[in-house]
Amino acid sequence: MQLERQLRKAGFRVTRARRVVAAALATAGRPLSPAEVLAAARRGHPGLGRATVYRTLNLLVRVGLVVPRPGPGGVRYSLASEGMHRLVCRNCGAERLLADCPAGGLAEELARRYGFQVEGHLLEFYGLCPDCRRRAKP
Amino acid sequence: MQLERQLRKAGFRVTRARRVVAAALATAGRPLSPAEVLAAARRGHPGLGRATVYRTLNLLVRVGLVVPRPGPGGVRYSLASEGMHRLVCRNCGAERLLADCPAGGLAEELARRYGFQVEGHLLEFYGLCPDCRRRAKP
DNA sequence: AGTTAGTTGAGACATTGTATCATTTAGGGT
DNA sequence: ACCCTAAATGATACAATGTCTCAACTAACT
Repeated sequence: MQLERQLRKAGFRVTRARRVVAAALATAGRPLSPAEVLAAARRGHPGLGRATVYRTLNLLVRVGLVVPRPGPGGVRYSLASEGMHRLVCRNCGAERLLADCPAGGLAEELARRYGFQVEGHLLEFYGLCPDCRRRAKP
Repeated sequence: MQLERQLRKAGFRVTRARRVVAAALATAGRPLSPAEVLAAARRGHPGLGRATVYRTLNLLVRVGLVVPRPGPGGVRYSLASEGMHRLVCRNCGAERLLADCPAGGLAEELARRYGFQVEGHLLEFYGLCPDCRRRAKP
């Protein structure tokens, strides 16, 4: 399992809380706010604490498994493996996933140039969705 | 001025608070947290209120002038015109700006395909900076 | 199974963001 | 230049969000 490897490699333990938080993000299939993660994760672990969710989300970000994303109404988290290419409406926050991306091949180039170990990327286009566009017309 | 046009076009007023907040972001040259914006903006407008900063940042995002960016320690805001291509370390949050980008030409394609009016984009590569990379070695 | 350091949950606390409302102000009309 | 009005502001109270501490628990090594 991805989660287990990533945690172990970085010297962290694989705990129930961490498994259940990762699972919540995986099954949701969309970015979740910390509060939503807590609610979802409690279905598989009723006693889960709020502080632990925050701690775990931060940890999963550091470990590279999860990516934080801003939006109207606060930050949301999603698995780093899904939906890294999207259109997002700056007005209403609507999102639309893109199939794929023209930036894939740059990883080695960047590693060479900056000594950065690139593991993933996020490509977002900002603008207005069809609805907001129409509404903003006049 | 960019600010004035963008606000007027969307039917909002151009006020002292808005000017001073935008100026704070412009002169900072790096993403600022709301608290930092407040502090910076108060230099040019001592009586500025906290609530107004939040209101203004959200407004400038909706209007497309400012972009929110998550990171260790909360969301930060920067002008949409600067630094939209970067390397960011998932561990310590260090950033490195990139000169330019391979995704520029996609705007029309996306407009055609999805009816989206693309105004800008964000391309971020995630991974480990040289320092964190070394430290994570063992 | 025993040991121990990493992790957790509860709750207090601090910080950050929002709603309300009286007062001020931008900016169009006259 | 001066009104007029709706939009915007600042203060305050409030709600939500995130952090810290610490005793209890547990993953994982032996």
